[in-house]
Amino acid sequence: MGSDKAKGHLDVLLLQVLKDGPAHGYSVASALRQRSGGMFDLPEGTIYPALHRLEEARYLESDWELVNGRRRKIYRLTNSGTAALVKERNRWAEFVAAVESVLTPVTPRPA
Amino acid sequence: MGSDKAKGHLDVLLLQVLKDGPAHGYSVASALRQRSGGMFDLPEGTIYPALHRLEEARYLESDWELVNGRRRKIYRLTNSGTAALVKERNRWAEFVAAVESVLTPVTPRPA
DNA sequence: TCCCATACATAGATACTCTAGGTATATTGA
DNA sequence: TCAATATACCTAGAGTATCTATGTATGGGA
Repeated sequence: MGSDKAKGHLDVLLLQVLKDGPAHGYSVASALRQRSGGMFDLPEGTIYPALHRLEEARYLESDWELVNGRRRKIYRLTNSGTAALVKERNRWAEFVAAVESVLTPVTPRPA
Repeated sequence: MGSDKAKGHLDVLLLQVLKDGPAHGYSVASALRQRSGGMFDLPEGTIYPALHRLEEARYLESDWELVNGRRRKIYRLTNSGTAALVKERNRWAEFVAAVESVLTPVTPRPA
């Protein structure tokens, strides 16, 4: 069983973290881990390709930085990325609502 | 982009529908479609293999029925399936909480 | 008679995330 | 000094879940 912790919602999570400020991949992973209370402890093999994909899609832009001899690739949200985030958040809300409506048994006959 | 509408949460949805009463595959699909407001309009190639898998896992049991010349495979939840449902619902709740905690920007300093 | 809804099934394709491997530098502590 | 750990990046291939496409068969309505 591969974990698949983000279950198809990785993009919203990444976009949201970057919305709160530019960051590099490693720190995005840390932020995600902390903010989710450890639930989203995603491996680098998940994070980096995802960031590449989002940059490819023009939702992110990046620049290389050199800090203490270590190179970092700083990502920031584009306008397009901000729009995508809004859309993805809406999709998330709709998804939750749909699942909840299935999980909540219909009251058969209100008194 | 394949839809992947249930995004890793298919099992809870199926178990919950069956929790509300025994049903056959086709009607489970209809119930899911109706109860989700059309969001979970899952193809048969998703529903049937999933039900087989859940039966294989002993979460479901089934019997064949013949109604108006049409055969139906009626599934019902086992005790084990009920327990799995509870567990899955908890996992769902935790998942939602984790995503929400990422999507909700931290209040920097409460007044 | 033809089409649509009902009702089941499965093989192979697709897509997303993970595993596992690789490179390299800085820091800590034994 | 040397090893281990944390930082920081990367990718190929594996695995898994769901979908696409296709097949069978019956009943009912136009």
